[in-house]
Parts: sequence; structure tokens; C-alpha cells
Amino acid sequence: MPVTIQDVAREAGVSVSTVSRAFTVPEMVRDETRHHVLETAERLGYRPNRAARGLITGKTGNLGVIIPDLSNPFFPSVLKGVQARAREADYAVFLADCDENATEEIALVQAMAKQVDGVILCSSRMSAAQLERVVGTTSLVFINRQVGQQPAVLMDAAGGMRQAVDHLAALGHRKIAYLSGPRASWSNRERRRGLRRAARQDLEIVELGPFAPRFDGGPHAADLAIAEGVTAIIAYNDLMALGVMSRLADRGVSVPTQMSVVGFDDIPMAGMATPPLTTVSMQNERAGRAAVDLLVSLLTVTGAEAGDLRRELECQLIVRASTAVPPDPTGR
Amino acid sequence: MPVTIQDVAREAGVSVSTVSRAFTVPEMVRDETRHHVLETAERLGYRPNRAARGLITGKTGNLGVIIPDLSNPFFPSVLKGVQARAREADYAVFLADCDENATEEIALVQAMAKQVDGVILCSSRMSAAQLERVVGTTSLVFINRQVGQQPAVLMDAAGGMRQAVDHLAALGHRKIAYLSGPRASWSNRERRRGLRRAARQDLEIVELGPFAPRFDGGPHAADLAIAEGVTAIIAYNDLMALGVMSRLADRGVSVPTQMSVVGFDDIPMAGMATPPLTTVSMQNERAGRAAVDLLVSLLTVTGAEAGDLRRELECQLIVRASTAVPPDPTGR
DNA sequence: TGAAACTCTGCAATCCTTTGCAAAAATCGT
DNA sequence: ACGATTTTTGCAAAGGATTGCAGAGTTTCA
Repeated sequence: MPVTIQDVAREAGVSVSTVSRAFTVPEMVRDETRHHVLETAERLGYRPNRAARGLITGKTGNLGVIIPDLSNPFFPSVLKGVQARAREADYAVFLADCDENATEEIALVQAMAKQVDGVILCSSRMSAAQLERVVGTTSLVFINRQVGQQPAVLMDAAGGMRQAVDHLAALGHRKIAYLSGPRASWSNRERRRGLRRAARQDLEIVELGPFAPRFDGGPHAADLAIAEGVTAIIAYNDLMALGVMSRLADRGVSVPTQMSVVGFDDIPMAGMATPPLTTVSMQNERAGRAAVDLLVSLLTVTGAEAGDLRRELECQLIVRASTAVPPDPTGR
Repeated sequence: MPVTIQDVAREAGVSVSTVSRAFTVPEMVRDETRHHVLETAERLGYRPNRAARGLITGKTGNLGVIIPDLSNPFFPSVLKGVQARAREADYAVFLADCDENATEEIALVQAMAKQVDGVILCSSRMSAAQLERVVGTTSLVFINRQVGQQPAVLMDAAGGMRQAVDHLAALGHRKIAYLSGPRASWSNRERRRGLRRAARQDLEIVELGPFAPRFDGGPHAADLAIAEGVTAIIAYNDLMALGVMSRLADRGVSVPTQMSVVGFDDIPMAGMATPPLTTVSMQNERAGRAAVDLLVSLLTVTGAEAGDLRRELECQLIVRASTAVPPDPTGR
């Protein structure tokens, strides 16, 4: 049923080699012949079988992406970037969701290895030791995780954190809470690092947590923050920030009048919240695109692969309506 | 570098056929031999090359999913279901985002066709005529779209609409607005159909739109609804409903005290909004799983494929905090 | 002990393309 | 018009796995 290269060859009255070449090395076949072949192929609806091609060339034209959890809106947005760029580069993409499970993640990399030219590991949940095991299995590009000299696209979370802190300080906040994400999370460590670096003389920063990096983690975190008497909250991520805002609303604490809230990630939802959430954008889609670019160049450059295998994306504070000057402590 | 079946055969001191059989028809090889083979394979880290296998068996072990837009949170959630079920059934999944573009969608189906055993078309944007062209290219399963006798998992949107209307009527609303989605959308037609069927004597329903089925579509829609003097709004989808709520908040109309709002889809965001959005859940993840089930059975049953190639999922109204009794018209 | 009946294993063809090498065809210079 | 080049084309092997068929090995039974 499916039309093969043989069919085209027979129909066009040439050998399969010629048909093959008409597609892969067009300049090697006479114009007249090539047109004829291409036209017959078109007419028959022939499309080369990538698997068969891959068998011999060793390249599949596919790439894989592994993400921790599709239901965290952060990931679909970087996925969107990966997707778009991959298509432009004529790659198909395999997607896998490892359900926040490192073991599963390893298995997925290994399962994919044979079918792809490389895989993009997004916010990998693997431990350093586990990563050892998969490095080398196939070409890897990391997003949001630095591991040795592996190619990676990183977000300057520390810089983003500084922007957030500066923003709040400028508004006049003097006591700020950071609601921490999972201890084991690389991103969380990065953000805390940025936080400590951004701290200044006139600022008191209290670190709470860890909390679940989801909406449900927010309410509990909010209560603790209120108890600490801070006037502003920086959450590990937007999901949590949204949970915080929801709890604050329930408790009658108005945002941003009585409490300022800042998130991280700039998930689409952030701008739709009430009030729209001030957050640190990681340029998710661009990160996805950059990862594909990195992978593709990794795959095509033969020798001197010493190019910049690392791309660092700026973070950007998006000021929306969840932050404002703190309530006047004198009660005026 | 990659270990092939030959390597295993050599190492185990048997022929490739035996290794192959040890994996695919274990009962055909003597226990002792099989153990030995499997063990050597394990030790060498052998994993069969699916592409090569596919070449001969005609099955790839892959399936494709095409969705209109990853940034609409509805799709990641069904994708999550597809993903999960696919892995259970030992299928890998190709993902493609067609950017709401029907032409692109066709191209994607055709590009995928050779590499997958079947594809799942989620809320396809293709016209009936365009669909003609792809049906037959490969095994197809539709989600959220009925096309001829093609296998599909449908959501009973009409039923969901009835629930929404009944809910509002029961609360005492008498004038309700439906904010329509894109005219060409199959889902929108279904929802309108349900709406008309659910209409009753004592209810005035005004249909507005069409609006962009996104957050940005909401504000404009909200203004029109307010002008119509309705007490409740049913939006084409949650995204739009969120946009409506945001606008209402800006205009000082409080939800649900002065205006009730109902959405469609139950995207994760819905429960996190303030107030949490009452919405019609489509059981997104289950839909994704069901689609895979359908596809797999379509692929495995040989002859009597006359099984139920259609799965209809119930919709379910999730009552949250965006709906309440209408303001008392007498002003009491 | 030997023929019959199985159970296991190996050979070789096959799936669809690509590609090195050699044959055929076209082009060129004189 | 003819040999020397250069361009085009075709043959056949290869890539990793599956599978029909037949040979080898084992068991059964008389």
C-alpha cells in the first residue's frame, strides 16, 4: 500500500539509486531526470521512509524531549518552543513525561536513545550520579540544569532573583519572605543562591519551606509568611505564588495593598490571575528553541565541537499588579 | 558503538535468529538458551533497534499526536493522558503542534504517517474536505471531533451544556449569555447545539460572539454581556471565562455576587482562579487515554474491527465559586 | 536399537534506503 | 571523428532486525 522508492523508480523508468539521489544529492543527477523523478514521486505521493534511511545513515531526523510533568504549565511553554524550532529544522519530536520520577526518566532516555539523534532533558530530576549513567547514551542537551560540561541552556535565575529583590526593595519593602521549593531541586538552589547574593544591609529576608512547588503548596506557605510579618513574598514558582494569592484572598489580605507577591516562570496563567502576577520570566519558549539549536549544531558540527555549548538566557522581571508599595507601618 | 543483535549473538555463541526469538517469541527457544541470551543482552546493554524492526514488521511502535496549540492548557492535559497510556502500552509518542493551522496539520499527518502506526488528531482544525485527504493515510483516531464513521473519542458537550444551564436556572438565573467561540469550530457548534436543546420556557438565552477562544477574547465579551443585562455568562471555554472574570473585576462587577460565570474544559487554571471557576469538565486526561486505547485496539484487532470505535465521555459540571444566586432584581 | 515425532536452532531472504564503485553516456578538444 | 574527460546512472552491499524453511538434536515408543 505505501509507495516505496522502488515504485517511483519503476514508474519513472530509472533505478532506485537515481531516485534516492534526486532527493538527497540533487546536484548529482541531470536536471531533466531529476524533474521527471521528482514529479513522478509527487504524483505517486512518495515520501521516503525515514526509518529505513536512518538505518543506513545513522541519523533518524528525530529528537526527544523529556519533561517532568505536563501539568505544570511551565513545561508546555518550553515544549512549544522546542516543537516549533524542531519543525523548522525538519526534525520530528518524541515527547515523554516522566511524572517527576528520576528512575522513569533514565528509562525514557534509554528507550529513546535508538530512535533519536539526541534528547533534550528539561529540568531533569535525576541526581548527579544518575546523570552519569545516561550521559553518553546519546547526545544530550539540558535545559535548566547544569551538569559538568554538558551542553545546556540555562536561565540566569540568580539575576532574575536580584531583579525581584531590587524591585521590592525599591518599592520600600524591608522584610521579604522566600518560599522555597523542593530542597533537591537544582532550580531552587539556583534561586536561593541568587537570593543570598541579592540580599542587602537594609533588607531582612526570611526563608520558608520547603513547600510543594504546586498550587497546593501555596496556602500553607502563605500562612507561614503572614505569621512572619513580611510585607512581600517571593515564591519558588508561579504555581505556588498563585496558591499564595488564593490563600491571601481567603484570609482577607489584599494583594498588593497589604502584601506583595512575586512568582517565577511567567506561566501563561500568571498574566490572567487577579491581580495579574508580577513574576520573573524565564523566556520559556526561547529556551526551548535554544535547546534545539544547540542540539542541532551539536549534531552537525563534526570536529571542533568546542563551540559555545552553553546558552545562558536572561531572566526578566515582568511587573504586573501583584506588587506595590508596602502598607505604611506607622498606620498613617 | 551501539550494541546490535549481532554483538549479542556472537557474545552468547548463538545465531542472531535465536537472539531475536529470545525476545519476540520466547516460548520458541529452550529455557536454558533463552536465559543465557537474555542475560548476555542485559549485560551488553542491548536494546533492539525499533526502526529496523519496524522495517520488517511494518509496525513502528510509535504513535503520533497532533494538537492545535500547546499554549492552550486544555491540550497538555489530554496530552498527559495520551502520554501515560501510550507508555503503558509500550508505544512512544510523536508530538506535533500545528499552531491552529489546518494546512500545517495535513502536512504533519503526512510527515508522521511513515513513522507511526497511527495518529491521534486532537480537536482537528481541518475542514471536512481536508479531512478526506488524510483519512486513509494512516490509522486515525479523533478526539473531540466527529467525522464520518472514523474512530473517535467524543465528549458529550451538549450534556455538559445542559448541566451548566440547569445549574444556573436552579440558582434562579433567567437571562443568560453564551459567549460563542469560533464559528468554524466543531466544538463550538456542539456546545451551541447543547445550549439550544437545554433552553427552556422560563429562560432567556442571548448568544454573543464569536470571540477569540482565548483569554484576550474575554474582556470584549464581558462588556457585551454586561450591556445585555444578563446575570450569568457561559463562556465557550475556560480561557475566555478567565478573561471575562478579569474584565469584570476591572469594571467592579463582583463574581459571583453580581454575575455568575461558567467555563468549559476545566483546565488546571480554572480551580486556581479567584474565585475558582465553575466549569464543565471534559475529563481531558481520560480522553487522552481513551484515544490511545482506541488506537491500540484498532491496530491489534485484525478482522472484525467493528468494535465500538467510538467512545463518548460524560461531561461533568464542576461547581466552584464563580456561580451563585443572581442579585435580587427587586433590590431588596 | 531404530524409526517417528517433536523441539530448537541456523541459514538466508526481506523490509526500504543510501552510497562506493564501476559502467555508460555525454561533453570536449583537436 | 576519436580519444580523453567529466558527468550521469546503475549494481550491489550494507544497515539491524524478523521469519519461513530446513537441518540438527532430542525424546518417545515399539
